[in-house]
Amino acid sequence: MRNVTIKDIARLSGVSVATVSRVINNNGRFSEETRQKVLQVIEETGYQMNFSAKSLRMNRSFTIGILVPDISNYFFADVVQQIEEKFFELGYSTIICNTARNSDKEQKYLTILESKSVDGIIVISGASEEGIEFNFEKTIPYICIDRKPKDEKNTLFISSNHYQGGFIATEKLIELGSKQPVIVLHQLLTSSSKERAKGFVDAMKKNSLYFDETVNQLILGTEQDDITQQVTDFLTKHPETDSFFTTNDILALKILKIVKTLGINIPASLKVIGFDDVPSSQYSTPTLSSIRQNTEEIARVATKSLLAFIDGDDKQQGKQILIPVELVSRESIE
Amino acid sequence: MRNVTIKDIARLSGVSVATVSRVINNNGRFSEETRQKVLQVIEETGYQMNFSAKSLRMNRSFTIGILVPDISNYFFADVVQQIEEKFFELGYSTIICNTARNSDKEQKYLTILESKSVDGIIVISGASEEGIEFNFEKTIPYICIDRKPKDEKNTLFISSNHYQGGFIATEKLIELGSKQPVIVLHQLLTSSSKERAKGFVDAMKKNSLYFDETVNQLILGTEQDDITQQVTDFLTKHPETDSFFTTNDILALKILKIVKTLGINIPASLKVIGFDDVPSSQYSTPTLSSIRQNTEEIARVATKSLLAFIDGDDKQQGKQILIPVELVSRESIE
DNA sequence: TTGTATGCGTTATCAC
DNA sequence: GTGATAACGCATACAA
Repeated sequence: MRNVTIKDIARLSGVSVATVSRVINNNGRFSEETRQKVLQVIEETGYQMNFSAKSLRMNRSFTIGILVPDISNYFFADVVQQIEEKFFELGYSTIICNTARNSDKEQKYLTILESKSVDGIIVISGASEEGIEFNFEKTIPYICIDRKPKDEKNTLFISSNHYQGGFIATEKLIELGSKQPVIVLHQLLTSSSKERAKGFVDAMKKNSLYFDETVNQLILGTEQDDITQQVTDFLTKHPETDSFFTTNDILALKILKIVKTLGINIPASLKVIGFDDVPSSQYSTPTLSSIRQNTEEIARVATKSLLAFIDGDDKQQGKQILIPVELVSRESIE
Repeated sequence: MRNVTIKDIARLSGVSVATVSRVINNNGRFSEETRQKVLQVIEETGYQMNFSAKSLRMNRSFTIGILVPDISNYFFADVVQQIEEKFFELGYSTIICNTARNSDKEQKYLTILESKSVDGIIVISGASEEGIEFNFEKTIPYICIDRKPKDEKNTLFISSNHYQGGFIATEKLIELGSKQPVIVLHQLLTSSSKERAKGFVDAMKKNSLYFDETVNQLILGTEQDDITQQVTDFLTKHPETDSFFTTNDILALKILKIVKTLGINIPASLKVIGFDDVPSSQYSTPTLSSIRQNTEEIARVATKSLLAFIDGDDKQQGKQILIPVELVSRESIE
């Protein structure tokens, strides 16, 4: 059986399509009587609106696109889920675009999203490493999470306060007695990591500790399997190291394992704090302390702002919103 | 500036809209000359097809819907990502519907997906616990992953071979010397867990071990914080227990922690195998052995089958496809 | 090989 | 308060 359309509803309820449309969208005037009748027929027939037609006509799709580098990353998945939830409640569905950190794919997706007349786009983090430009200057409103947009004037930049995260983590380590904290980072830094590092340095400074690039910083090379060697070497060279702040949890978890094999006691001789609070942090031995991003708040602000953009509000454009983070204290420092 | 349409292309290249459409879709006949011309104009103008119009006309949206209970669950995220990737390559985009295990939301999403004329739907696992029916008997092709459909005839059921997983895990434990293996499960069982348990029992039987409900099985109550007590009690009551097979990794990771505090050595005195191979398994101490589902293959089969359905092939309908799993051996048994 | 004309299901602008 | 009807952008049956 063919799908029932507004035309059928009109015929069956003895009114015109125009009236049916008015009733459905509660827009314009009609008598209570016809409203009842139309609604009843709709109920009976199981009529469902055709989104394609509506989108074509209105040039709106009630759909938003979310560009995300890697949906199987816990932090991203969490944010996406919360955004999806909020938009769903408002009658929007979301097209999730997993760019796999591939800027080609990202560009293709942007084209598709435009083709599909999405009403807005949320860009989470970068496709590839930092520095890639976001070649999207069309008319669709978009907001950026954790990625500095190339042209900040057209959009809004939402991000966790990574600086604060680095700062409070480091202060905590110092407060717990660390005299020689070390920040562990990857060679190529995202802008988030840079902020985290800045927080680290400033916290040292504020607590009258001198930041020495050689002593207080461990920069890891790209090769994965080399980490054990690099960490071991570093600790041999700098045995006074008494705490690590890593720019992400995976690094911290690996270090936890390495340090254990070296017979160093955590947290007694060495304290560790990571970043992101991934689920694995709860299952390591010792459990890992970490900086947790407030995904709920990020999602809330992102949703609210994008909706404002869609409604033509451009007051927030060009702004940057920083969401506070919090320290989750576990065995690795307790 | 208004969006450029095929009408504009037609005008600019001096042909009719019909011809433009033919060229774009490479469908019907046209001279090489006009092809060149049209393509050039398209290039110059940056023309982008309007999906809404195309969908309306063709009654297809080149979009598929994925119903998933919880996108922040690693296994689901992994499957979704792989499905998305494969469909993207074929020119489809995917609407991800996070049902949050809420059957109301699931039903609403199904309505929306139908409204949007999606070409197919992939349903991953159940909205809520097992037993909920899938009230979707419209014409849209759909396939089920890890969820037994109510009406099996209209669809295809793809699932990991959970039975095999339980079986090989148990055989491994026995092969490594376990005389009294114990399966750990939650009170309310999903059909997957039931299969895993069946594999456990059969593996014992095959290896001439008698399965005693009291001795070889630990059923956990619903309260989270009670687990420590329950596991401790069980081990006190059954000190001969020399291995655990848990129906999921989270359970296994918790048990790892509990057992360690009891001073029992893993794997020397007690071996543990989990299920799912979540990322945390690599960071626990000891690292956790687990059964890994082949998400890549699940995604591959799901994509292929759904496309076949969409193309009207119904040979596979009513069938069930089991994807083999594999044992990942780590410190908890080595 | 190409063009004309029609309709997909809606909303919105008129007129009544 | 209601009804005709014209778009929206595209694919296609039918003519030429």
